[in-house]
Amino acid sequence: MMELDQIDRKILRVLATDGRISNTGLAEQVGLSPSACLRRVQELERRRVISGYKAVINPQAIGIGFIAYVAVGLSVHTRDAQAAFEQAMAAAPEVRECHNITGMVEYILRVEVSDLTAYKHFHTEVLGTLPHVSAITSYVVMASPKDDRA
Amino acid sequence: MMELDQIDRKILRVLATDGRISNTGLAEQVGLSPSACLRRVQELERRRVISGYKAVINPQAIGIGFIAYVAVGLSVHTRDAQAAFEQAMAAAPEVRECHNITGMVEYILRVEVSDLTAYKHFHTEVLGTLPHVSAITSYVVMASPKDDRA
DNA sequence: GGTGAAACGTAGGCCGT
DNA sequence: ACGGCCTACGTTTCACC
Repeated sequence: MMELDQIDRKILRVLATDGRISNTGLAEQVGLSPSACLRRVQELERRRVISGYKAVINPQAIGIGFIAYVAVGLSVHTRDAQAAFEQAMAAAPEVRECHNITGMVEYILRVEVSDLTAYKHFHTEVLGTLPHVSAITSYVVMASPKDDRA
Repeated sequence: MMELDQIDRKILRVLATDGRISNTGLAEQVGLSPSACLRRVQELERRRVISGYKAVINPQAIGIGFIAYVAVGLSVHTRDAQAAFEQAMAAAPEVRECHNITGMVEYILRVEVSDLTAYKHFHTEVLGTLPHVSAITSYVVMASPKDDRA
């Protein structure tokens, strides 16, 4: 994996903040001509240093009123049991993130739903019906004083 | 807050996936003329339904080799103690997310650093030196089978 | 919401270092 | 290998219908 120089880092910093800036604006900010800048951006995309661009959507505006982190433990630790759980998480739209972690439980999820009723449904009908799920602990998000990945 | 119609939702769905699609391409996908589409996007931005655009950066490419979720408990629950902790998290570049949660501890953090050595430094020199921090539990991310917010 | 036109940005060939 | 210049082409943006 080729090294990134200072200009590449600055390009990433700017695009991480404003992913829709025009190439000419970006070129100006990093001190390159538009064509040189574009070639760097394209190379960063080709190398998957930049893997995509996303609009940041305000969750409240689309009816998300309940967010929780959920620690999930499995009672069986085979590859198959983990794969089945991960497939179920991939298929659940309420699950925005599923991380396999070290510690007393295997997974931490980020779940986003409209309200507590929808969360109860997810908790009992989705998580509760999966095989080998042995522990579910919910941590309801009251506020996010910092969320750089939003 | 004005309602979003089906076209607005489709615009959001497309932009959440490809934040750098051209307005003409977006207009085509949602079945509007470019000008009508642009007016809707601008209105969504003005209303902060769309709060920004970001490039998705591959953490490994920028030297992030250690990611952890960290549960933090405070021994004092005053407004001032919480505000001080939240300010320290806002100032720490390793902390990408800080959520105030219900449950046995007050906060859950997402921390991204280069390696275990850098994490140890963060753990002892940053978290360890803050007042009123009474419990720190680290959950190291081994894999993220799903991460829609990446 | 659509049309049209001017201003602006993109993308790639070409040349210099 | 990398940056700058040029230019044809595509896109954005806005007054107007």
